[in-house]
Amino acid sequence: MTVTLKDVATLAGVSVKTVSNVVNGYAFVKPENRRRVEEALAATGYRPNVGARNLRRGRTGFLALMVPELSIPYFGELAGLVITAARNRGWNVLIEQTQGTRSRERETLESLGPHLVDGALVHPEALEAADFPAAGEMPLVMLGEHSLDMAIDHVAIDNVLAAHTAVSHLASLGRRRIAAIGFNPARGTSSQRLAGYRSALAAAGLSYADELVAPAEKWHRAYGAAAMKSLLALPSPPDAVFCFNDLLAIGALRAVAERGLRVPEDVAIAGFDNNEESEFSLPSLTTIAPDKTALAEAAIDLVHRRITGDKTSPPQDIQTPFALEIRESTRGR
Amino acid sequence: MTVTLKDVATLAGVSVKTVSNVVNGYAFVKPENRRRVEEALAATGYRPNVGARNLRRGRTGFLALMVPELSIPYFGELAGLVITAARNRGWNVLIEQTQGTRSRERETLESLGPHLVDGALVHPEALEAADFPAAGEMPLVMLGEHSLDMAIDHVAIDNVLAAHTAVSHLASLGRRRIAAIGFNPARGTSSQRLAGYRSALAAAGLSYADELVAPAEKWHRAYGAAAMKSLLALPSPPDAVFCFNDLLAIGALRAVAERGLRVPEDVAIAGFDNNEESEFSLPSLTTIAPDKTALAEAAIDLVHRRITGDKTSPPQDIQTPFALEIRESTRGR
DNA sequence: AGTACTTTTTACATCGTTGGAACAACGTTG
DNA sequence: CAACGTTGTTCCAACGATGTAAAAAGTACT
Repeated sequence: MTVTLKDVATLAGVSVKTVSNVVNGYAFVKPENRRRVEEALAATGYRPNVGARNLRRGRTGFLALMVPELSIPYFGELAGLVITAARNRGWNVLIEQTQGTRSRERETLESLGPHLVDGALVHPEALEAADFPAAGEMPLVMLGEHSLDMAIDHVAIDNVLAAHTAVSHLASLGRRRIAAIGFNPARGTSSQRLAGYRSALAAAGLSYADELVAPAEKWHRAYGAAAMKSLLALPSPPDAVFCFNDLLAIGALRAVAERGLRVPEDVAIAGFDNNEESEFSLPSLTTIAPDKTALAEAAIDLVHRRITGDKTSPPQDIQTPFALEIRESTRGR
Repeated sequence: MTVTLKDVATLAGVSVKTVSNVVNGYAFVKPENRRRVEEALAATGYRPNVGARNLRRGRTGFLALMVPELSIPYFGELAGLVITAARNRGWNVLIEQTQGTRSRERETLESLGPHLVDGALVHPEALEAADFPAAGEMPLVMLGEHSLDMAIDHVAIDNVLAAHTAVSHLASLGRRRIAAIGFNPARGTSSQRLAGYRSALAAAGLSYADELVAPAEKWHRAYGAAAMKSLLALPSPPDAVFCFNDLLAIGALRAVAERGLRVPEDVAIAGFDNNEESEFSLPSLTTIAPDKTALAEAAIDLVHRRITGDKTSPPQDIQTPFALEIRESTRGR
């Protein structure tokens, strides 16, 4: 059924190794033999057995990508880009979903041995530094901001600056009571975005108020709606809201509409992530747009370099670009 | 570095094969030895080398999932479910993205040999029957409706009936000029949904008009908006629209709003797929909700059975359930 | 022709695992 | 106690590929 090197060798009348040499582009093969082998390769339709090759080479040819859930638009988009970037470098990607729980994240990290993948890109949600396996086991690249102080390669946008940028934009519109939705002490990213929020308030001469920071257990639409609802119930509700991601913002849009208020006239709303959906929501959503392609490519590039050689140089911290995308939810029509 | 069976065997003082027997749950191992081996396994933290095992067993342990793009919500959600269902049966999933183009789809099918994966779930967009490789090469399960008349295992909801259900719902609201958005001769699913649309019109005593069927090159939001715009420009515009998927419907919502009209008062809109986003759009979207979990599990189950034995029974055609989810875009608030 | 060198090909071991045969130990039975 | 079936273990080959070293073939020079 399956064609192996041996079959090709028999057909071409040379040894198995010579065929292997041709396949791998080894220089010293007599033109005559090369031609015969290539003909045999074409005739049989030979495809290398990836498993066997990697067994021999001590590689698996796979990278893991650990994310909370593919059904979350940001991760669906990111995973698609990572797969493409990996493919371009000859890697296959295995996706592991953790639902964003610390226990599943830890289990996943443990189960990822060098026997299964050569390296991993992890986008943790709730992991603590202590959960990380003994360093040096396997190349690991962290994706997305986190508050862990660890010696691990890392690729992300500057979350503090990005949050600052979004909130400054709200302030520049003349809004005075700017709320935040999405605080969650268990999530690393949360404290970064909160810090940017606070620094922007300060820079605009606005005072910080605890009551304007609404927590969210999960960064999903329903939680954004619930948080917005409670903010609107305050004695003096906010006139602008910075949501820690677009899903929360989409939920917030709905809560505002259900209350019979208008965006941005009564409440301006800004999000974070620039999901495709946010360009078409009603109103469309002002948001921080990370360069996801750059993120995916930088991460793949980094893990690739670690796997193929560079084991020693110090952990890198790469910042990829972002932009503030101003749309109807703050600008109006 | 990596622990192999040999290391465990040395530590336990038995042969490699005995360790292998313990790992694989072979019955006849002396309790004493079993205990020693298990201790050694625990002490070393042994993990089987999947590649080597599969090389020996003649399997790869991988399934391929071919979809257009992970960034499309429906496929992100579906892929997440497929990965979970596969994981539960001990399979790993490799995702291949085709961008929905026929050439990439064909290339992908060709590159998927038994050397790389043991089976594949394919969700074609533009493939023709002629593009399929000689049957019997490798277990293949088709996902989603298509108009190909082929002897291949297939899992999907009844698209004709589902479209019929959605359009009947629109008719039951008293709408008389019901349009459709998304026709595309190159897409298999398109003709199924059009058929359901037509049969529902007929059942409601409404006449079919070509001008009310708007084509869409891609089933993305922007194309839905463009199509809706052209429908609204008709001398007598529709009072309801059935969109062939939710993304088109989201685009349509925006076009209606930009025209200054209301949904559902002026135009009722229904979609198809029940993306998570559709529950929170403004207004929320009435849509056909396929049971995606059932779809993923049925597909994995089927390909699993084909791989492990059942090569002979005739191709199956499994229909998974769906429901009509009635929301604000037709019902109103 | 003999030597030294380079180019090309081959045989063999090996990666980590499992299937099968061979072998050893054991208790039963006639 | 010899013959036997059962249980438990080990040895060896194999999955398909590649690295190594050695053999073979070719070239150039004394």
